[in-house]
Amino acid sequence: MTMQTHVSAFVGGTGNILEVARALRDELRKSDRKVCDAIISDPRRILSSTVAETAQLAGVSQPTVIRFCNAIGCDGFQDFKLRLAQSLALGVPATHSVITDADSPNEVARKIFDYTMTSLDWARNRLDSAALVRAVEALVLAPRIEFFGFGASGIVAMDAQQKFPMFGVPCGAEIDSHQQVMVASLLKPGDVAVAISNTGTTRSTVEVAKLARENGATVIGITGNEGPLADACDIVLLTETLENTNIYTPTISRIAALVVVDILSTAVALRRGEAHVESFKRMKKTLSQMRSTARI
Amino acid sequence: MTMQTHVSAFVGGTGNILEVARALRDELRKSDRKVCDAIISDPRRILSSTVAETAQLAGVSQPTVIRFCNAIGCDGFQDFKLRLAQSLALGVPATHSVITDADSPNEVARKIFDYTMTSLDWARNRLDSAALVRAVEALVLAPRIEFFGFGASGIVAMDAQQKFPMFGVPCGAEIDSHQQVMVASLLKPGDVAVAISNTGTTRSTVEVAKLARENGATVIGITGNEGPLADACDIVLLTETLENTNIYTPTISRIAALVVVDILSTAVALRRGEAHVESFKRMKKTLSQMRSTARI
DNA sequence: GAAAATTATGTAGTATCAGTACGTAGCCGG
DNA sequence: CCGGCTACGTACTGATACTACATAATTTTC
Repeated sequence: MTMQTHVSAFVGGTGNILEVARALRDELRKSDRKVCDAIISDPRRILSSTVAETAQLAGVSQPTVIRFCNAIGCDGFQDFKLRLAQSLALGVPATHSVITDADSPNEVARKIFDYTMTSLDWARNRLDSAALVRAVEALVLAPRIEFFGFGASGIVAMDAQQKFPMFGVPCGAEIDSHQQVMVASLLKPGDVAVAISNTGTTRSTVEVAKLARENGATVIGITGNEGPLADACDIVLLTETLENTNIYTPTISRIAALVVVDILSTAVALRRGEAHVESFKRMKKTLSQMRSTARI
Repeated sequence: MTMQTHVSAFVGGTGNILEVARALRDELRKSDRKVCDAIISDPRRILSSTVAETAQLAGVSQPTVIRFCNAIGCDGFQDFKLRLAQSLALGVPATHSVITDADSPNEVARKIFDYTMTSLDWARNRLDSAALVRAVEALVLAPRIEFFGFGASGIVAMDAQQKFPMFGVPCGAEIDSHQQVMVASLLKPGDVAVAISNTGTTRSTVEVAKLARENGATVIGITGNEGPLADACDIVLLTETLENTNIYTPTISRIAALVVVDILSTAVALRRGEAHVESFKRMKKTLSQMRSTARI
């Protein structure tokens, strides 16, 4: 069995090819590794390069470049360039764009945008579709929905609560631990509790989830990691994001969580059908009138 | 002057090529339009096609395909495919993935992710870098920072407030209009007020911004549109997003605003230097200890 | 520790494909 | 109806990705 077949066997068709290349770097042939390094050190340059130029950059022969492409699961150099372009559209992955104190505000902006978009792509590819369907199902049937979260996750909970017109039923968001316990205690079978925690380990959130479950409510967890919270939920929506390699890198998981909330609210609104949609349209219109003010 | 030079003149090097193609469709030559339609109707297919195949799909000759590529500002077919790949990495742009009631939760998820990422890319390309630098400057020097916002923008304000350890000074977030007026009245020269409004027209936010400015505070506006709020601010951070074509499409601007807040807080933290970084590290560590709980 | 087998890498060649020069057909104004 | 211009397709060329093969390096086995 050759190296090529071995490697490409466990490389999926999708996914960030630059991440793949970086991950597989150490298992590659010596010359392939040179190519890999050349690409990682300046991916954008490769986009506008031919095989010959890439080979020269890496200090290897042209076929080696092709072999490298095959080794990481691409179908030739062209295919590789296309996938590389897709990776770069999301920005250079985070691991290679660590924020340092030497960065100007604009460099920080670029890196954070890159990081956010790459992470969202990551989360998208990992979101459990079956769990999503079940979550929507539970929310559509719920006579009442409560959101729980602390800190940054509390922000997400409040954001979700503001979308209650889309959910179509009374929604609450508790960010105080005492309130959380009280509300969770009052939940009934059929009600849905959405427990949000980026870390997946926040103690009181886990306890509230358990409490809600004991009372018969369906508990949906939105979390960035496997862990205690995931164990305590009926339905787990894992919003996995790239690893947080640097203390400056802001917590991306809350943004992924917000997107998940968007998805849930939209999917639920759709399921509630036309009648509900009409009233929602009216609401949105009224709100925009309320907000707007004449230009001075 | 030929059509080509005319068009490519106002097409930037970056930006979503699929959006560009769609925007320019009507100004194109008859045959080029055929190519454009073929591409828009199935962009992914083009990625794996040669010039000949594309020509056949569109029902035109091969050079016409090349001419089309040049017409929309690309440097040949290869360059076009690369850019197309980048566009598709962000997902098929929103205008072509309108959410309908027939969509399954997973289709909704895909579309919302696509839409969010495309919009973030959009916002990134449009963010005013000079304004960003000035905003960071003002925040670094501020002895006090206040965030103002209503509704969804209120969520953003609270999120920003939670980042006060990074800003390094007392931060407040007001989401009640009376509170907002009170706090804004008490601001002093040098203080920074950050007024957030997705629409850019929220009346009370505009008034608070004016009030803060009258008191000598520097007012930074984070808004999705030009408008009254932008006019009332010293520094405007425009987080332009794609047009909201559909009532189901969730408000993306709040996510763009959150990313901007991430950028501001990170850039400010970097500028505050090492000493401050240390205390921030400690804080983060303590917090994670507080949060964590043993696996049951 | 040496020879054989296997893998890794470069050389030379080929088929394909993008891009170009040119010629003809359609279109408009005079 | 006829010159001037633009739009489009045909035929061709240059370049580029990919393949077949030979040699060098490395590991394996006795």
